[in-house]
Amino acid sequence: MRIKDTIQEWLKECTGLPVEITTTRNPAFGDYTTNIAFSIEGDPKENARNILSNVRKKPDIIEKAETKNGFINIFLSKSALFRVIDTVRKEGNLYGSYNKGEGKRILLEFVSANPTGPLEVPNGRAASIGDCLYRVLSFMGYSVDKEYYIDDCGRQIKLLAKSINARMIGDNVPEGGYKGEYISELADRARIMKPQNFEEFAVSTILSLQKKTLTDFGVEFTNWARESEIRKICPDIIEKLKNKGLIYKEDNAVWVKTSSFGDEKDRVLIKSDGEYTYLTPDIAYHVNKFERGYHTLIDILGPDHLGHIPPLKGALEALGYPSGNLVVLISQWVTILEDGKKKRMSKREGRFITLDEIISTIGKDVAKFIFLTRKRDSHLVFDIDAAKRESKENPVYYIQYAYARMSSIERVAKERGIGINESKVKLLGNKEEMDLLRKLMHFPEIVEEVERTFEPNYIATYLTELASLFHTFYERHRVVSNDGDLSEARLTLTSAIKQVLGNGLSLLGITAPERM
RNA sequence: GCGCCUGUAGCUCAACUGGAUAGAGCAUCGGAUUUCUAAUCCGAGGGUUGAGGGUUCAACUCCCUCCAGGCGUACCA
Repeated sequence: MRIKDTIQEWLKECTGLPVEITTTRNPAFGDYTTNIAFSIEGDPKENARNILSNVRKKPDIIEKAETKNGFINIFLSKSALFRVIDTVRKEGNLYGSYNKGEGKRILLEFVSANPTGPLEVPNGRAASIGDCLYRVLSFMGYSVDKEYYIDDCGRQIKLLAKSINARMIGDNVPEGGYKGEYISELADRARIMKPQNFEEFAVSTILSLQKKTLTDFGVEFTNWARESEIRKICPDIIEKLKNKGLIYKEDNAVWVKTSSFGDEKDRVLIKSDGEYTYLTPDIAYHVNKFERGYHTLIDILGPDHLGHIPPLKGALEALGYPSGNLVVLISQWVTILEDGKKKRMSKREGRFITLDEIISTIGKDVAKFIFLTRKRDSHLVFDIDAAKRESKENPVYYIQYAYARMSSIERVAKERGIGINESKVKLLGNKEEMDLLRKLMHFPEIVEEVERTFEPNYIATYLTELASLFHTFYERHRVVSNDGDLSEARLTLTSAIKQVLGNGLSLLGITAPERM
């Protein structure tokens, strides 16, 4: 049982109340705190004092419990904090994990960029978040797959094929067509390969470029779904809706009554020209996901897809699928700042910054960290110049440097014959050491926070704080010193910090270097 | 018009599902290196949390109004 749970149980027993404790921001307020005294009638300060005076024998992990301004603050004993090292060392790469998911199957769909050009910076944001959530959810005991949906049918694919063809034979680019540099490269390639089917050629070529970019970015997908395949089950979906009496014809189009399922109005499934709307294969795709046995579907989408959610959820509800198990996360736009100016992006005009450029100029770790320190909802400003300029003092290097420093300490310790010895841990006790132990103890709660909120930035913030505590400790105290016992104690602490820092970086999908 | 998102230090962002004195990095200024990596540490300045009301013992956080920006509001994808 976790320390937090133990304390909660104890307080519940003492008070008979559903006490929730939280970690504190200020160490002066202890390790954990509860505001239970505020929720009882009467003066909170008096309530808190009453609760404490009735308290029965404390578990030995608690040093003291005191009241301040009505809060009840719990201070852990040193021995309880020392135990964290043991836990971290025992659990190793699994420290922070917990089988909360119990194997429940989750399908994470993200990036899913149209195969009409190279991946861009916002795709990198989605890729970072999606991959991180994959790692966290897997860590938390879910069985997760990562899927990329390839829209290989739409009008934009025809336009793409025409654009390449025009470039190849030296014609003008068609109205609204694609003009980027990559189009001429594709045209060059087409000249050599002489493809029968231009659309298929364009899609598969661009897709392989996108896959390479993702591999370079360190993000691998387990599944690739194609709209052309999904379209085959569309008639079946419409048939099912028809059997439920939810389909009608109007103005030569086929409509579905999503308005009966939370949507603001009904939607068209088949246009009057006989083509499907975007919605139809989208419904089919999500039905297909549920039919493949996934309990929860998570889609990471851009804000331009917001309008799709109510119709999709409505239709899924209508078909009897648990639309509540479809979680849509919006990954906000990225504004590119270059030379201090906002860059206007247009894929068709060929004005954009590719993820490849970002990877080669500032590196994947820096880019991922920038994406993962922000909340999904924030409209992030990606300052290319700052990212390059700051690359020496970038926050991600701050964390990686801490890791490299610890690796260096381990190397020196090894040379001098100093090893890890958990029995010496009780020699620790200064402020910096105790702060580090507290921080290590909180890691599992942070991971759980990400699992609950799907917001990776908690881990990024946590790692910065942990690295900061370590750097301070490093400046003030020597790990490897003349005092052999103390050296062993501090080395043991260092190895635990390194483990947690490594676990955190791994969850973010960022490298943990032994040397820098 | 309506709906969703955003607005926090000069800049980029945090703030653990309402908590105690709103924190980091960059930038500016001042310090620290015979010792395990200075990609580090210590310190200073910098805030009416877009504005105004409300709820609460307690509001960056919840509610209302307004302002600014983004996205959506299609028989486009």
